[in-house]
Amino acid sequence: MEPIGFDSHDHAHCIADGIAAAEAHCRAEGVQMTPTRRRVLDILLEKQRAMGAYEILDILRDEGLGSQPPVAYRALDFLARQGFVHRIERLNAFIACAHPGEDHAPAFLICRTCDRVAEAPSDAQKGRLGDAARQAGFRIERAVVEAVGLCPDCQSEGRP
Amino acid sequence: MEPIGFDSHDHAHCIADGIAAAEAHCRAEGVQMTPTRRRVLDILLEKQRAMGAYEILDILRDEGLGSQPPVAYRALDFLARQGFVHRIERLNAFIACAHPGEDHAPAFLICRTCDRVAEAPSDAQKGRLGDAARQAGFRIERAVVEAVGLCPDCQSEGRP
DNA sequence: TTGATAAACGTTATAGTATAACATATCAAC
DNA sequence: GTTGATATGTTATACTATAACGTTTATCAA
Repeated sequence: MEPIGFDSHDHAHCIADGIAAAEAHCRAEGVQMTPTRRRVLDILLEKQRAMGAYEILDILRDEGLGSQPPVAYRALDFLARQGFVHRIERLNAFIACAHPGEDHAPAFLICRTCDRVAEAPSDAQKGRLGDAARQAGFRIERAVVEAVGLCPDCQSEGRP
Repeated sequence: MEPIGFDSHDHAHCIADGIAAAEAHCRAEGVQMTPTRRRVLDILLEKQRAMGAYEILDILRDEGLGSQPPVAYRALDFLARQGFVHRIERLNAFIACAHPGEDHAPAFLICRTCDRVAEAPSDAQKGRLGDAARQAGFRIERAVVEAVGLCPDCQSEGRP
């Protein structure tokens, strides 16, 4: 898994991959990829950035796919449960998974000036956090790792 | 730095230490520890758990120290800037720092059943996250590391 | 097919979290 | 004491999220 996210890439391809992986996963798991859910995933894949639930809802509303908050939150909850999108706690926002189909525990690199987000590999059980948890007798089930800082572009623009 | 937090300890002592360390820091830095700020820190040290801003505000209101949300948020912002309290993104809540006076980048172990929080050592620059960030050209300034799972007590009660 | 069950949706209402903005007051240094 | 910075009081509002309930749609076994 590469810590891509601030570099450019074949974006049409990654949208198609994301949708395809999600469709396949849904068939395999016997869960439903409904039009609204598909569109929300599509929006997040397309924008390739963290988006708030209400920002997504605005698009759904324009397209006649729903107008009330639960519409967006339900779709996002589903997509997050299936692992197609990740929630960024720091931003109260959601982003499409950069590694669909892979089992992974992501960490995020969040640029504080442009708000772009990159997904990096992580493993809470390994490393110092895992050691500390074991020492405390704590059983880690899920870890939120969100690093805030400056992405390469914003560094080169000389932001403080 | 010990990953304490789920064990028992001399709590009166740790309240006194926390306040004392904060007072000293404020004198050294030339910033003001006002009554409301002191009381908010005191509340968080006393409860030794993550508390929401509005829960803290309720206490301040009862004591005549303020009644509007900005009162609590301002005090919490100040205390967090000075490093006396940490914000737990996952819970939209705040907790007193367990290691006042030490320069540290904390990680948190959050029990999903009892919501107790332990503070553990961390170092975003080291380990795999730091490697990934360097590889991506990302400059980490601050890292939010929040592990969700089961604390020792809730494990021994056989919670699933 | 049909009936039973679960899953998803539409909608209303409301809860919970956070900050903008502006007037007033206090502090600290000269 | 004046001044500039810092802190407070207050109103209003923005933003984020979910409870609750009735209806519809999908799934699957009989």
